[in-house]
Amino acid sequence: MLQINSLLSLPKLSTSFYRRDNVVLVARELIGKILVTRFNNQVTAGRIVETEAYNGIVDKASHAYGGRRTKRTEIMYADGGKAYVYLCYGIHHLFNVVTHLKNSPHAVLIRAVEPLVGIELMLQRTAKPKADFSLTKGPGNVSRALGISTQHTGVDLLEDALFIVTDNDDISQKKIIATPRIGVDYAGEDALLPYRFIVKDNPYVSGKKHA
DNA sequence: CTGACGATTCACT
DNA sequence: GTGAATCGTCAGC
Repeated sequence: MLQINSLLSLPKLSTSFYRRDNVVLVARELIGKILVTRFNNQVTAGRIVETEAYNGIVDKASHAYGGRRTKRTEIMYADGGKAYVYLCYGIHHLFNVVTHLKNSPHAVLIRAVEPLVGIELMLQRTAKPKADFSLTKGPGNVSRALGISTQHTGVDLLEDALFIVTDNDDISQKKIIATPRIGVDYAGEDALLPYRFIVKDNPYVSGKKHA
Protein backbone atom coordinates (compact mmCIF):
# COMPACT_ATOMS: atom_id res chain seq x y z
CA MET A 1 0.00 0.00 0.00
CA LEU A 2 1.21 3.43 -0.94
CA GLN A 3 2.11 5.48 2.12
CA ILE A 4 0.70 8.95 2.64
CA ASN A 5 4.09 10.62 2.93
CA SER A 6 5.38 9.19 -0.33
CA LEU A 7 2.07 10.01 -2.00
CA LEU A 8 2.27 13.65 -0.96
CA SER A 9 5.84 13.94 -2.24
CA LEU A 10 4.81 13.05 -5.78
CA PRO A 11 4.66 15.90 -8.29
CA LYS A 12 1.31 17.44 -9.18
CA LEU A 13 0.29 17.61 -12.79
CA SER A 14 1.14 21.08 -14.07
CA THR A 15 -0.94 23.77 -15.70
CA SER A 16 0.80 22.92 -18.97
CA PHE A 17 -0.65 19.40 -18.70
CA TYR A 18 -4.18 20.68 -18.21
CA ARG A 19 -4.08 23.58 -20.63
CA ARG A 20 -3.28 21.67 -23.80
CA ASP A 21 -5.81 22.03 -26.59
CA ASN A 22 -6.66 18.33 -27.02
CA VAL A 23 -9.06 17.26 -24.28
CA VAL A 24 -9.24 13.73 -25.66
CA LEU A 25 -5.48 13.40 -25.27
CA VAL A 26 -5.66 14.76 -21.75
CA ALA A 27 -8.42 12.28 -20.89
CA ARG A 28 -6.26 9.42 -22.16
CA GLU A 29 -3.20 10.63 -20.28
CA LEU A 30 -5.12 11.02 -17.03
CA ILE A 31 -5.47 7.24 -16.97
CA GLY A 32 -2.94 5.93 -14.45
CA LYS A 33 -2.54 9.24 -12.63
CA ILE A 34 -3.47 9.53 -8.95
CA LEU A 35 -6.39 11.66 -7.77
CA VAL A 36 -5.84 12.97 -4.24
CA THR A 37 -8.11 14.79 -1.80
CA ARG A 38 -6.87 16.33 1.42
CA PHE A 39 -9.82 17.83 3.24
CA ASN A 40 -9.36 18.74 6.92
CA ASN A 41 -5.95 17.08 6.64
CA GLN A 42 -7.59 13.75 5.87
CA VAL A 43 -6.07 12.14 2.80
CA THR A 44 -7.75 9.83 0.32
CA ALA A 45 -6.39 8.87 -3.09
CA GLY A 46 -7.03 6.55 -5.99
CA ARG A 47 -5.47 5.69 -9.33
CA ILE A 48 -7.60 6.88 -12.23
CA VAL A 49 -8.81 3.96 -14.37
CA GLU A 50 -11.71 5.48 -16.32
CA THR A 51 -12.22 8.94 -17.86
CA GLU A 52 -14.40 10.68 -20.43
CA ALA A 53 -13.57 13.71 -22.55
CA TYR A 54 -16.13 16.46 -23.20
CA ASN A 55 -14.94 18.29 -26.24
CA GLY A 56 -16.00 21.91 -25.99
CA ILE A 57 -18.77 23.73 -27.81
CA VAL A 58 -18.96 21.30 -30.74
CA ASP A 59 -19.70 18.28 -28.52
CA LYS A 60 -23.42 17.60 -28.19
CA ALA A 61 -22.79 15.60 -25.02
CA SER A 62 -21.10 18.51 -23.26
CA HIS A 63 -22.78 20.98 -20.93
CA ALA A 64 -21.00 23.67 -22.94
CA TYR A 65 -22.41 22.54 -26.30
CA GLY A 66 -23.13 25.43 -28.61
CA GLY A 67 -21.33 27.78 -26.27
CA ARG A 68 -24.01 27.46 -23.62
CA ARG A 69 -22.81 29.39 -20.63
CA THR A 70 -24.66 29.36 -17.33
CA LYS A 71 -23.82 29.92 -13.70
CA ARG A 72 -23.29 26.18 -13.24
CA THR A 73 -21.03 25.71 -16.25
CA GLU A 74 -19.13 28.98 -15.95
CA ILE A 75 -16.10 27.22 -14.48
CA MET A 76 -15.72 25.19 -17.69
CA TYR A 77 -14.77 28.46 -19.36
CA ALA A 78 -11.85 29.03 -17.00
CA ASP A 79 -8.22 28.20 -17.74
CA GLY A 80 -7.47 24.48 -17.43
CA GLY A 81 -6.56 23.02 -14.06
CA LYS A 82 -9.75 23.70 -12.09
CA ALA A 83 -12.42 21.37 -10.75
CA TYR A 84 -15.92 21.32 -12.21
CA VAL A 85 -18.30 19.49 -9.88
CA TYR A 86 -22.02 19.38 -10.50
CA LEU A 87 -25.03 17.59 -9.09
CA CYS A 88 -26.60 14.88 -11.21
CA TYR A 89 -30.04 13.35 -10.60
CA GLY A 90 -30.24 15.40 -7.42
CA ILE A 91 -27.97 12.90 -5.67
CA HIS A 92 -24.62 12.40 -7.31
CA HIS A 93 -21.73 14.83 -7.36
CA LEU A 94 -19.72 14.37 -10.56
CA PHE A 95 -16.10 15.49 -10.63
CA ASN A 96 -14.50 16.87 -13.78
CA VAL A 97 -11.13 18.36 -14.63
CA VAL A 98 -11.35 21.58 -16.65
CA THR A 99 -8.88 21.65 -19.54
CA HIS A 100 -7.58 23.96 -22.27
CA LEU A 101 -7.74 27.74 -21.99
CA LYS A 102 -10.03 30.50 -20.82
CA ASN A 103 -13.22 30.68 -22.90
CA SER A 104 -12.56 27.23 -24.37
CA PRO A 105 -14.85 25.00 -22.27
CA HIS A 106 -13.39 21.49 -22.25
CA ALA A 107 -13.50 18.98 -19.39
CA VAL A 108 -12.66 15.43 -18.43
CA LEU A 109 -15.06 13.44 -16.24
CA ILE A 110 -13.33 11.09 -13.81
CA ARG A 111 -15.51 7.98 -13.84
CA ALA A 112 -13.56 5.48 -11.74
CA VAL A 113 -10.45 5.13 -9.62
CA GLU A 114 -8.70 2.26 -7.88
CA PRO A 115 -8.43 3.03 -4.14
CA LEU A 116 -4.87 3.58 -2.90
CA VAL A 117 -4.91 5.59 0.31
CA GLY A 118 -7.50 6.23 3.01
CA ILE A 119 -9.73 3.25 2.36
CA GLU A 120 -11.08 3.34 5.93
CA LEU A 121 -12.18 6.91 5.39
CA MET A 122 -13.74 5.99 2.07
CA LEU A 123 -15.75 3.26 3.78
CA GLN A 124 -16.87 5.78 6.36
CA ARG A 125 -17.95 8.31 3.73
CA THR A 126 -19.80 5.77 1.63
CA ALA A 127 -21.27 3.90 4.61
CA LYS A 128 -20.17 0.64 3.10
CA PRO A 129 -19.40 -2.25 5.49
CA LYS A 130 -16.34 -3.36 3.58
CA ALA A 131 -14.28 -2.52 0.53
CA ASP A 132 -15.48 -4.05 -2.70
CA PHE A 133 -15.09 -2.95 -6.31
CA SER A 134 -18.13 -0.69 -6.05
CA LEU A 135 -16.31 1.60 -3.61
CA THR A 136 -14.90 3.85 -6.34
CA LYS A 137 -16.64 2.49 -9.45
CA GLY A 138 -18.65 5.11 -11.34
CA PRO A 139 -18.41 8.92 -11.08
CA GLY A 140 -20.92 9.28 -8.26
CA ASN A 141 -19.09 6.73 -6.14
CA VAL A 142 -15.68 8.29 -6.81
CA SER A 143 -16.89 11.59 -5.40
CA ARG A 144 -18.56 10.00 -2.40
CA ALA A 145 -15.46 7.98 -1.48
CA LEU A 146 -13.07 10.91 -1.94
CA GLY A 147 -15.37 13.42 -0.25
CA ILE A 148 -15.82 15.60 -3.32
CA SER A 149 -19.03 17.63 -3.63
CA THR A 150 -20.41 20.58 -5.55
CA GLN A 151 -18.87 22.94 -3.01
CA HIS A 152 -15.52 22.03 -4.55
CA THR A 153 -16.39 23.30 -8.00
CA GLY A 154 -13.84 25.92 -8.99
CA VAL A 155 -11.09 24.52 -6.76
CA ASP A 156 -7.60 24.96 -8.23
CA LEU A 157 -5.98 21.58 -8.86
CA LEU A 158 -2.55 23.12 -8.23
CA GLU A 159 -3.50 23.79 -4.60
CA ASP A 160 -3.37 21.26 -1.78
CA ALA A 161 -6.97 20.17 -1.19
CA LEU A 162 -7.87 18.46 -4.45
CA PHE A 163 -5.20 17.57 -6.97
CA ILE A 164 -3.71 14.95 -9.27
CA VAL A 165 -0.17 13.54 -9.06
CA THR A 166 1.93 11.18 -11.15
CA ASP A 167 4.20 8.42 -9.91
CA ASN A 168 5.50 7.60 -13.37
CA ASP A 169 3.95 4.19 -12.99
CA ASP A 170 1.62 4.87 -15.85
CA ILE A 171 -0.59 2.16 -17.23
CA SER A 172 0.77 0.30 -20.24
CA GLN A 173 -0.59 1.92 -23.39
CA LYS A 174 -1.74 -1.50 -24.52
CA LYS A 175 -4.14 -1.68 -21.59
CA ILE A 176 -5.82 1.63 -22.34
CA ILE A 177 -8.90 1.24 -24.50
CA ALA A 178 -11.13 3.92 -26.05
CA THR A 179 -14.91 3.34 -26.11
CA PRO A 180 -18.07 5.43 -26.52
CA ARG A 181 -19.16 7.41 -23.48
CA ILE A 182 -21.75 6.25 -20.94
CA GLY A 183 -25.18 7.79 -20.49
CA VAL A 184 -25.00 10.33 -23.31
CA ASP A 185 -27.58 8.87 -25.71
CA TYR A 186 -29.13 12.32 -25.96
CA ALA A 187 -26.04 13.47 -27.90
CA GLY A 188 -27.03 11.85 -31.20
CA GLU A 189 -24.07 10.89 -33.35
CA ASP A 190 -21.66 12.38 -30.81
CA ALA A 191 -22.68 9.58 -28.44
CA LEU A 192 -20.65 7.25 -30.63
CA LEU A 193 -17.36 9.13 -30.39
CA PRO A 194 -14.58 7.12 -28.68
CA TYR A 195 -14.04 9.64 -25.92
CA ARG A 196 -14.13 7.26 -22.96
CA PHE A 197 -10.89 5.67 -21.79
CA ILE A 198 -10.63 2.63 -19.55
CA VAL A 199 -7.98 0.30 -18.24
CA LYS A 200 -8.65 -3.08 -19.78
CA ASP A 201 -9.92 -5.68 -17.29
CA ASN A 202 -9.64 -3.33 -14.32
CA PRO A 203 -12.41 -4.35 -11.88
CA TYR A 204 -13.15 -0.78 -10.83
CA VAL A 205 -14.16 0.32 -14.34
CA SER A 206 -17.90 1.02 -14.51
CA GLY A 207 -20.35 -0.62 -16.89
CA LYS A 208 -20.95 -4.27 -17.58
CA LYS A 209 -18.54 -4.96 -20.37
CA HIS A 210 -14.84 -4.40 -20.53
CA ALA A 211 -14.72 -4.76 -24.31
C1' DC B 1 -42.92 30.99 -11.25
C1' DT B 2 -43.31 26.37 -13.16
C1' DG B 3 -42.21 21.99 -14.98
C1' DA B 4 -39.05 18.75 -17.03
C1' DC B 5 -35.03 16.42 -16.57
C1' DG B 6 -30.29 14.56 -15.83
C1' DA B 7 -22.29 12.89 -17.90
C1' DT B 8 -26.28 7.85 -11.78
C1' DT B 9 -26.87 4.31 -8.44
C1' DC B 10 -29.11 0.74 -6.15
C1' DA B 11 -32.75 -2.31 -4.75
C1' DC B 12 -35.80 -5.38 -6.46
C1' DT B 13 -38.16 -8.79 -9.93
C1' DG C 1 -34.04 -5.91 -16.83
C1' DT C 2 -36.89 -2.27 -14.60
C1' DG C 3 -37.92 1.60 -11.88
C1' DA C 4 -37.47 4.81 -7.95
C1' DA C 5 -34.87 8.25 -5.50
C1' DT C 6 -34.15 13.36 -5.39
C1' DC C 7 -33.13 18.36 -6.20
C1' DG C 8 -30.49 22.01 -8.49
C1' DT C 9 -30.53 23.89 -12.94
C1' DC C 10 -32.45 25.76 -16.95
C1' DA C 11 -35.71 27.09 -20.48
C1' DG C 12 -40.01 28.88 -21.17
C1' DC C 13 -43.91 31.42 -20.00
